[in-house]
Amino acid sequence: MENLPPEAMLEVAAYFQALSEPTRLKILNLLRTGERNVGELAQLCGFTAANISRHLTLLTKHGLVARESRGTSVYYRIADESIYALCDLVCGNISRQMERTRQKRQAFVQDV
Amino acid sequence: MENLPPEAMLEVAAYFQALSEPTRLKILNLLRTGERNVGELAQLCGFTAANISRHLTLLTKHGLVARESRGTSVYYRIADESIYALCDLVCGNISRQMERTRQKRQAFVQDV
DNA sequence: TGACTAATTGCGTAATTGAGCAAATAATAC
DNA sequence: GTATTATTTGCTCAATTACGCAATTAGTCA
Repeated sequence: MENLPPEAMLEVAAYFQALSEPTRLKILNLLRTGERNVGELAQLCGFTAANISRHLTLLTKHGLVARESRGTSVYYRIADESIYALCDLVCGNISRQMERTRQKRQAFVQDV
Repeated sequence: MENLPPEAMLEVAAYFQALSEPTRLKILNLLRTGERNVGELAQLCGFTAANISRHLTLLTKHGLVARESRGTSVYYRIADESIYALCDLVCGNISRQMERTRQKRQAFVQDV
């Protein structure tokens, strides 16, 4: 993304934004083990189906999940496995960050 | 992030949120070439220093940039190079996604 | 056809957030 | 000390967004 045009930057920001919501991360995490329909996801997340449906629409728009209508239900599954690599990277960054914070706190305490 | 506790999920979401803002991505991109102070970044982004300062505070809180006060200025630099790997991953996903969309559009046109 | 279930969409609300301006703080120079 | 410049913080405002409820749409079955 060295010299990304402004519109591309907006796309990247929107992609990150899709991943910046706890409920959506929960949904993605639930889909790790396989496809789920809207009602199941709503149940497991503890929100209304309407709400989850909206989240799924957004995730679909960004190509993160895929939609498949079967019978009266709609099943969603992960469309882009690489999001897990992304999340793992972030988890690594966060734990490093927490380690740094921990060390600073410890140094502070020793000073006192 | 297979079996992440809820608080960890919130952390991950917050991390992605830090990256979900065009201005913040712009800042990170500008810092690729080296450190910059707040005024410079404000100038280059076309926003007030106050606004950029807030963005930098947030990026610092998540360990993405590092702050160093020198003279009356405050210089910021990338603290976590891995964000570029992250962005590259996302760029790849987006281009694949755009390619899929392009193919669908083309298929649609051929049907007509 | 009508009844039933699942998903989506319209609408309103409360909370969050990015922005600018103005005031406060920090560091240097005189 | 005062003046000057850079950054940060308090405040307000407008826009966005996650949510629930209610209405609508879509698919199945009798």
